[in-house]
Amino acid sequence: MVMDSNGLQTRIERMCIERGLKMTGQRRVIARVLSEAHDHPDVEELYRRASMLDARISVATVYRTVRLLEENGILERRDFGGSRARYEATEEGDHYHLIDVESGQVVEFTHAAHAELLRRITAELGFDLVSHRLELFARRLPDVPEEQTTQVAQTERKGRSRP
Amino acid sequence: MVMDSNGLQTRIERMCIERGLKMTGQRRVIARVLSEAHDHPDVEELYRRASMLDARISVATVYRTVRLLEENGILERRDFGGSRARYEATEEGDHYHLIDVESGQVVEFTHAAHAELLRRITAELGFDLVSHRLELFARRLPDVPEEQTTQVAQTERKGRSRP
DNA sequence: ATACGTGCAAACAATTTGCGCCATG
DNA sequence: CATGGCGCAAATTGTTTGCACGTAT
Repeated sequence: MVMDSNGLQTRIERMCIERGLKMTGQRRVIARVLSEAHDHPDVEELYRRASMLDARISVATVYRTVRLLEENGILERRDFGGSRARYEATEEGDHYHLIDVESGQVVEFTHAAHAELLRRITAELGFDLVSHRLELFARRLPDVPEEQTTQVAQTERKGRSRP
Repeated sequence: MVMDSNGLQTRIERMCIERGLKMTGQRRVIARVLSEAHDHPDVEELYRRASMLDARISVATVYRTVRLLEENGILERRDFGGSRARYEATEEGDHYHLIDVESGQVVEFTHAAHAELLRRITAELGFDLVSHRLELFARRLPDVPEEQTTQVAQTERKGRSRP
């Protein structure tokens, strides 16, 4: 399954080096876990995955690393309604999340017009948009014929949720 | 809005009764605090305000009440980036929040076109929109030449608590 | 060499809960 | 007058931190 890990730098590791972050063994492992994650894991899950690659990593280090990466713009923290923060690698181009209220599955999507609209609204309120957050909570429709209008990228789900 | 505080029921208290919730003294007090609040207080702040009206209320009760009200659709929980949850009475008509990243001030606004856009996007993804969350984090512009294009309803306020 | 990262456990902060007592419907 | 709420403090949960030691640059 996982193949591209034999010595090659992950994208995130590369970004760390670019920013002059000290690359320790545990950071390399966490970077790899994050690069290979195409979902939105929370710290506990990251810890679990990292531990499988190297058992001598502590949760504290995961917390510290995740914070460091976030401060350096490499990671982004998300809140999908559960009690813990979830993370995903920073990508180019805004994308949003739609959370299936039934399964917890997260669907990513982009929508340029929307981003533009937000910028306009913000300006009209007399502000300059720094960042924004948008989450849609929705229920899957029984059946819908595809109608390519919006580009969609799917992501796996994880964990529980609890309002 | 605020109707009265002498002997009249507040809007929230009325909603509680409608839903058959037992009205205790503390719930009445909390309902009143919430009805009179036009900002987005967190539990600690609600507790502070409630305590001024009736000193024998405990934080635990505020937490319990706030949860109860949220479960009954009377209150909505918000997350504006701080560490604690903030609350506001459920209103008709979606409105959004813009948080001034410098002062923490919250500006509310509505934008029908935006709500409609979200519904369309959701449908295109094969879902039915249940609810959504949007927060803009922005910085105030030095100078604002007015030019009304979007209908904007401001309901700003924010409170660094300090009696 | 030396500043910085790490593990561990204790410390924290926000929120929840168990348990007798009390009030509401 | 029975059920459900309340206060209090102890318990949980997610996250942070102090300290002594280890390691990347």
